[in-house]
Amino acid sequence: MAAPRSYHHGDLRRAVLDAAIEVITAEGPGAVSLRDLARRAGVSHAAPAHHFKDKAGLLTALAVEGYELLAAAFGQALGAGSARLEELGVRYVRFALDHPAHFEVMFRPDLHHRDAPELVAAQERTGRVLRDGVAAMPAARRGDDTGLATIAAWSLAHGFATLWRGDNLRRLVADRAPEDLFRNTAGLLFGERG
Amino acid sequence: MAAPRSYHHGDLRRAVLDAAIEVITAEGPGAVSLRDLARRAGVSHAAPAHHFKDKAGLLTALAVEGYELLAAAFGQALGAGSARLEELGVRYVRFALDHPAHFEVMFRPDLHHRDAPELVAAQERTGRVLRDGVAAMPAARRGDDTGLATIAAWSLAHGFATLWRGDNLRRLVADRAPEDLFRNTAGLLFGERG
DNA sequence: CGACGAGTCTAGTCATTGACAAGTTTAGGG
DNA sequence: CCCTAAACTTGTCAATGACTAGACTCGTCG
Repeated sequence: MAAPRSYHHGDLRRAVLDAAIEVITAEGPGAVSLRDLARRAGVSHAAPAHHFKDKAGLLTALAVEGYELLAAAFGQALGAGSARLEELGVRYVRFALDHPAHFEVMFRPDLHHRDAPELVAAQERTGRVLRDGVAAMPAARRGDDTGLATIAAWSLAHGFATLWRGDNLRRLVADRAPEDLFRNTAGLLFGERG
Repeated sequence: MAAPRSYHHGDLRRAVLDAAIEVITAEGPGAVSLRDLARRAGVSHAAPAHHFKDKAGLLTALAVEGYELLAAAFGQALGAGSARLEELGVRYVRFALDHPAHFEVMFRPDLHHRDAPELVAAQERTGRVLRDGVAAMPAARRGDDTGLATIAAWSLAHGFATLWRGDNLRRLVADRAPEDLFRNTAGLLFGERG
């Protein structure tokens, strides 16, 4: 960082991505400017374009990274043998809160190149991981239609995470940690009884 | 439209809002430009600022309008005496699909002036309507904690709507109309049995 | 009836931005 | 050792958001 950069940065791609994550986390995707990111990385204003082509390209790369992180976090939970569907949801919520910038960009198709092959691949892979996770749950908890159960679980976790991040839930319930709150919410719907 | 405008537009505020809705529906909020909206309305590039102050101000106004539309749609469902919780969710999903621009902006705090009083008021009012709607349901369907049940229902509907709009659900299930699919999804979780 | 004042709109300007085009430097394989 | 491809720079252009100052117009009050 303090070292006077040679002509080549070394890992500009990562540096720009990290700077973007920082900006998005603080001010949202609208505040991202390629020129600003370049400044932060200490390179000229046109350098980032060489790695991402576009502003949309940069955000696409971020989304891809996000889908991969999510799949990893989820696969890890499955590997640990969590047999409870709620725990998978908790992982999802935690991902959204731990990686707000990625989460933000992932579900904002208007910000990236919708059909970049790496993006589509990452989305499909993650979708499969989610579905497999739900399928691995004891049948009693999910009915007989895995696709539908996946949609239910995903919708619940995704909606919760989104609304929480948007500050829409605070007014409905006394101060509580989001993960616990989600556990209760999911328990209400997926538990043995209503 | 064909009439040669006099100096005063008549209802520039509405014209700009409508143009914004059109643009956002087609290309997302990132594609909104005050100057473009001004052009579409046939006024000078600085005119819109007089009604909304800011770009963020414009989007804030849109969000407020969205919260009001949602509360109206929801209140209407309650007035019609829909006793089924799923139907309230269906209303929510339908709102998101019928008013994509509003829906988009409503839940994107980084795009508007988070604590504009009209916005906060609209959010609170809508939150109350949602909560009251859930509270009006037969107790068996929602457990004993209204706040938690509201969060559950809202999260499910919101997540479903968001994921559907983002095209994330298509891969999980055979082609189906979103409203029916949501009915099934909600039935899986809120129905008498799993 | 006429002036005036607030609200509405125009015209002009500035810094910033995304995208593009050309040129420069560097690293690493042949 | 060279030479090509990748990484980066410099320069430029149209578009944008925000701001300022001024012009028009309508309703109201004298």
